[in-house]
Amino acid sequence: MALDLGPLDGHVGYLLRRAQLAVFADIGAGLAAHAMSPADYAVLTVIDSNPGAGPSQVAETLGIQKTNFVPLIRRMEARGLVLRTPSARDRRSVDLTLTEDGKTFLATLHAMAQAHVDRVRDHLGPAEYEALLAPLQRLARLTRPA
Amino acid sequence: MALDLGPLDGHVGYLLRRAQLAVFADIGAGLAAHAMSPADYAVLTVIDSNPGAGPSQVAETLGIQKTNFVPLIRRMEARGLVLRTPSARDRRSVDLTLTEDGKTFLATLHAMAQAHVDRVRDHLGPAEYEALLAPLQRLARLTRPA
DNA sequence: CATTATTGGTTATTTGATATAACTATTTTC
DNA sequence: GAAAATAGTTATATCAAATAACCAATAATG
Repeated sequence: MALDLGPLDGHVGYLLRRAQLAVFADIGAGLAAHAMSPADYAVLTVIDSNPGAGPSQVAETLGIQKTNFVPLIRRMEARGLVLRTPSARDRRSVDLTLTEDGKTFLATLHAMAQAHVDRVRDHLGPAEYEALLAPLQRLARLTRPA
Repeated sequence: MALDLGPLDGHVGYLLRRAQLAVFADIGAGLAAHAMSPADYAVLTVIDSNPGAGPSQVAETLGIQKTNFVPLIRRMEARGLVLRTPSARDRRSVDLTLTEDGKTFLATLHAMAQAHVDRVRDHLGPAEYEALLAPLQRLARLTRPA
């Protein structure tokens, strides 16, 4: 049924896109069961690793535009997962931290995500999986977020 | 300036997304100079490799929904790159082929895309680049387009 | 130190990609 | 020959991401 992809099936860009969609379909479904998007999950993770950081820093780190970050972080706050407290140093700024609930919740998300990652590694085999990570990291670092 | 990504920076899904965005930013800019999207380019490529195939087949092959395929293929037709001729076998169906202009144009796009791919390979080095392709292909084939 | 430029956060709005529902004409299946 | 499936289409909804403009506070500068 499927046609020949032609030159496309050796094309890094195309393969990256398809691989990303396949992996996200898998992980995304698990996150969706907890009413979370991949972006939501990434934000919680970064806040957990950098407690007290501000919205701009978190957004820039993840390549999210700060203007699009606002509704996302407000959702997390409304769900009681994130605390937005006025910064002591800079009166313009806001310190982001996870609540206790946020930390607990994130732990279960990490466990779930790890299960999905394990499935990917099992599918590829450990060697190919390891061989995949290094080049991906190199490419990922090319991104120059605004 | 950038914060710690925490567990994220070893996460396949996250790395795939960032790597894909980085590569697409590069290739996408080149395509955009010709008023083409990555999807446009993919469609022309598949039609070139499968002359006479119908919209549904091409769309399914690329994981594009057939309903979203319509405006795309109409743009290509309007630009004189693609020919939509009524199918002989099935009166519901349409045969897609590239025009001569379409073939010429696609050749220049291929050349440009190859230059971008070369830059990616140079950035990673040949060994890592090769090591990247195989697992990506395996993952990409997981996609089960409607 | 007074003015200017920059930064952190925000709102409102637009664009673009993708998904859903519904319909017609034809072909296939039973 | 009736019912089900398929090819193509239209119209519409949804959702992520980009753009423009703004305020308050801080940093830079002359």
